[in-house]
Amino acid sequence: MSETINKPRGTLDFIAKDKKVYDSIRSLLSAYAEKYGAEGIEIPSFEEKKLFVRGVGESSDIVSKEMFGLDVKGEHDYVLRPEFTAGVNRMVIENKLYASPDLPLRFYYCGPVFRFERPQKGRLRQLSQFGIEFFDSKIDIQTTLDALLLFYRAAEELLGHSLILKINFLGSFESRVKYREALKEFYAPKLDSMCEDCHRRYQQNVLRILDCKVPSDVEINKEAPFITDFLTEEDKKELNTIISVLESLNISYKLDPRLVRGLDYYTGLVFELYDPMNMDLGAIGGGGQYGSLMKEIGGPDFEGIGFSYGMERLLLSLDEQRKDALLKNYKGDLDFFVIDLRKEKDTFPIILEDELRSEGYYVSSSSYSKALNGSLKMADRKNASYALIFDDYNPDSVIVKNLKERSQEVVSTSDLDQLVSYLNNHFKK
RNA sequence: GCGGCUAUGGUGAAGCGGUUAACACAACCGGCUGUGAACCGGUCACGCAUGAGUUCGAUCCUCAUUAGCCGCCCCA
Repeated sequence: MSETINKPRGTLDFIAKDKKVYDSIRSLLSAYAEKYGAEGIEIPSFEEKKLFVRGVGESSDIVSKEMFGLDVKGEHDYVLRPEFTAGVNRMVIENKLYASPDLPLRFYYCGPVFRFERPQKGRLRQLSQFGIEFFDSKIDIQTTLDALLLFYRAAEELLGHSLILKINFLGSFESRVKYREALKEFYAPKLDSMCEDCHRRYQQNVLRILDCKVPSDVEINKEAPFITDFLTEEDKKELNTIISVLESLNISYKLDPRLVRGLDYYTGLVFELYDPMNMDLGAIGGGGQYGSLMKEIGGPDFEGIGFSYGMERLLLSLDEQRKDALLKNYKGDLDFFVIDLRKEKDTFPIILEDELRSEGYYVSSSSYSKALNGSLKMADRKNASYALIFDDYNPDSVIVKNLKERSQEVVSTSDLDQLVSYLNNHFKK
C-alpha cells in the first residue's frame, strides 16, 4: 500500500466553489483598486532576506524566525516573501519608478505570502494577500484618504455590510521616539509586577505591551500614556481632517489609541478592519503609512502608504448567500453537454465540440461509461443549458435537448457547418 | 517555538479488546419510461490518519509521527 502524501501544514487546496469565489473576490478588489487609479503589478515570490530584515526594523530578529528561508547554493540568502510592502518598495527603487512625473504612484497586487507560524483558522503558512501601495515624495492627505477609503469601501462592497474600522495615528518618527521613551518611563517602576512576555517586550518593542492579554497588565495599560498626547500640531491637524472626512461620509470608525501595527516602519496613520459578524477571525486587513522604509532599503526619500487584506479571511467572512451573489456574474456555466451513447463511437462529437468552443461556447462532455440517466444528472449539476445526445436510435443525427425547458428535437449531423449554424441560430443567448 | 483537544468511505457520522465496521446523504448500476423529480431494487471502507508496540487477538490500549482545531508567542 502506498504512502499517502498530504499537503504541507498550513496550506490549502482551493477547489470548485471556493476557487470560483476566490477568483471573484480577486477580480472585484482589482476592479475597485482600478477605480482609484491603481495599476496591477506582479513581483517575485522570493527575495533577498535582507530586504525584509532591514525593512522590518528593530523587532527583526523575531520576525526573521517566522520567515521561510530557502536553502540555496551561492551567496544569496533568499526567503519566501512574508509580505508585499518591502518587495513593492524594492520594485519602485530598482525600476526607478520614483522618477515618474506622475506622482503619486498607485499599485495593487494579489498573491501568496509565506510565514512560518503555527497554523490556526484564518492563519496559514501560505496565505494570499490583496493589497495596495501608494508612493510619493510626501504622502499628502488626499493620497492618505484615497488609500483609507479604498481600504474600507472595497471590503464593504465585497461583504455587503458595514465594517469596523479602527484607526490610530502614530505620528512622525520623532513623535514615535518620544512616545516610546514615555512608555518605558511609565512601565519601568511597574515592570516587576508584569508578565514575562512583557519583560521581553519592554526590551524588544515596548509598544507591544499595550496588546498584552494578561488581566493585571491590562489594568496597568489603562493608565499608560496615549500616543495622541505626543503628536505634533501638524499631526493632530491631519488626524482631525481624516476623522472629519470619515464622519461626513458616514463611515463609522473607532479611534483606538492602543492600535499598534506590528512593524516599526509605520508612521502616521495606521488602520485595521474587522467584520462585526466574524470578530473571532481577527483583522481581515490592515495597513498604514510609512515614512522611511524606501530610504532604509537604499531608495530615495519617498513615503508610502499601503494596506493588505487576507484573502482567506475574506473568504471565511462570506456566508453562502453572499458567495452565490458574487458568483452571479461568474462565466463558466456550460452551454452544451455532450452525451455519446452509441455502441460504435466516432469522432464527430469531438469535432463538433471543438467547433462550438471556437464559436465561443462552453462545452463539456460525459464519460462514455456513464448511463443516460447519470449523464443527464451530471449535466444538471453542471448547470448546462443544452445536452447533445448521440445514440443508435437516431443515426446520423443528434438529439438537442433543452435542459431548462425539458424539450428536445432531432437534428441531422450530415453537415457540420449546417449543424453549427442551426445551434447558433436557435441557442444564441 | 510552548500547552490543550481531535483524526473512522466522497460527505455527516455510529461503534466495540474478538468473526460481515451501523445508519443517512451523495455517487454509480438497474426498474418504472433508453430522458434529469419521486418511488423501488442493487453496488459502494482489502479499511477505522501514518508507523511501531502491548495482546492469543486492536479501529478501540501505549508510544512516536503527520495533520486539523483552540489558547500562548508573534501577527509584516
